[in-house]
Amino acid sequence: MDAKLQAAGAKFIQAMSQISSFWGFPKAMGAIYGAVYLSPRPITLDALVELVGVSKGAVSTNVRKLERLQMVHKEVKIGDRKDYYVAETNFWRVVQAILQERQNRQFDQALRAVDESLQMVSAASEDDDLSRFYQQRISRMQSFFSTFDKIVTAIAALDEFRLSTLHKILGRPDT
Amino acid sequence: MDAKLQAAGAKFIQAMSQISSFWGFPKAMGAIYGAVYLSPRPITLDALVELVGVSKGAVSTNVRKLERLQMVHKEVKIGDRKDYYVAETNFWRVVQAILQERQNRQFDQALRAVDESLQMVSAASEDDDLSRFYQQRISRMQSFFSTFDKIVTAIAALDEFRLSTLHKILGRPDT
DNA sequence: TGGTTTGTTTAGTTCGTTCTAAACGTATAT
DNA sequence: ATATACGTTTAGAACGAACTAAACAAACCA
Repeated sequence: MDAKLQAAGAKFIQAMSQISSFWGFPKAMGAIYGAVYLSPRPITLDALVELVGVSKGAVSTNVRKLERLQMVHKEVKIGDRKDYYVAETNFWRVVQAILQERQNRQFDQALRAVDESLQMVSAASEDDDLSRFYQQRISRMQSFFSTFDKIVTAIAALDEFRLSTLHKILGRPDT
Repeated sequence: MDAKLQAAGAKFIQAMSQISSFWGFPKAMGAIYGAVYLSPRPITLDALVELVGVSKGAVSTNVRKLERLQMVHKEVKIGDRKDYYVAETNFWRVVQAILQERQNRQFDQALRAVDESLQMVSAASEDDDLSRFYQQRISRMQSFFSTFDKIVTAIAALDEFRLSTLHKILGRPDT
C-alpha cells in the first residue's frame, strides 16, 4: 500500500526536478520543492536528504535558494534545533517572486545596455541611412521588450481570481 | 562618425548576447541574431564571423539553430554560392516558435510525469489521509500548470494588434 | 569540559555545453 | 584535373554549474 504511494511521490518529485531544470533552475532545487510540497507536515533537512537523495550540503544551499524565492518557508519549534520547512502553495505568488528575482539581475542590465546602444546611435552622426536604420531597429527591439515586460509583470501581479477571468477573456483553445 | 555607429552596434550585439544567455540559449546565438538584425541587408556567414568574433563553425551551427526557430531566414542569390541571412522582425512570431519548440520537448514530458504520479496515487489504497493529501496536492499542481500553459499559449498566439489591447485590459499597475 | 546534533561553507570533482581549430565535402571556375 | 570558395562536421579544449565529501561552526547537553 504505502509502497505505491511512495513510488507516486518519487515520480512526482522527479517530475518537479525536470520542470525545474527546464526553467533553468538546478534539478535538485525542484526535487526538493516537490518533496516539501508533498510533505503533510513541516519537514526537516535530513528528511529531505533522505527523500531527494542528494548530499546534505546540496539540500542546504538549495533550500536557501527556495527560501529566497519564497517557495518554502522555515518554521522553528521551541526547544528543537532542527529547521522545519513548509511549501508555499500559492503558485502565482511563486511566479511573482521568481520574476522579481530575475528582473533585478541580468535581464534588466541587458535592457539597459540596449538603451545605451540606442543613445550611442543618437550621439553619432544623425542623418545618414545607416544611422536611421539602427535607430529604428534598436528602438523596435526596445519597445518589444518593454511590452513583454509589462505584460509579464501584470500577469504575475494578478491574483488567482482575476487570473481565471483572464483565462476566459483569452478564450479557451479547446472550445 | 562611423566608428561611433560601429560601437553602438557592438553594444547592442553584446546586449543581445546577454539576453540570449539569460533565457537559456547560447550567448553566441543571441549575438549572431543581433548582428543579423542590425544588418541593413542580407548578411553572409563570413561577415557574421567578423562582426561577432567567434569561429566559423560556431556561427554555422548557431545560425542553423536560429533558422530552426525561424529567427533568421536564409536567402540564396543565383550565381552566388554564399548564403545570405535576414532577421525575422516579428518578435511575437519568434516567441511563438520558441514556445512551440520547447513545449514539445521536456516540459510536456514532465507534465505527463505529473499526470502519471497522480494516477499512481489513485491506484494506491484510496482512503487514508496521506493518499487524499497527495491527491489534492498533485492535482492542484496539475491544474496550475494547465492554466499557466493555456495562458502562455494564448498570449503567444495573439498578434501584435490584439496584444496592445491585452496590454490595456491588464491595466497599468501604477495607476 | 567534552561530546552530539544540527546547519553551513569550502575544496575539489564531475558533467554537460559551447566554443575553437582543423579536417572535410561539395560546387564552381580555369 | 587542380585550385578556390564556401558551408559543415568533428575532435577536443575550456568553461561553468551543481554536486559530494569533509571540514567547520554553533548550539545544546551531560
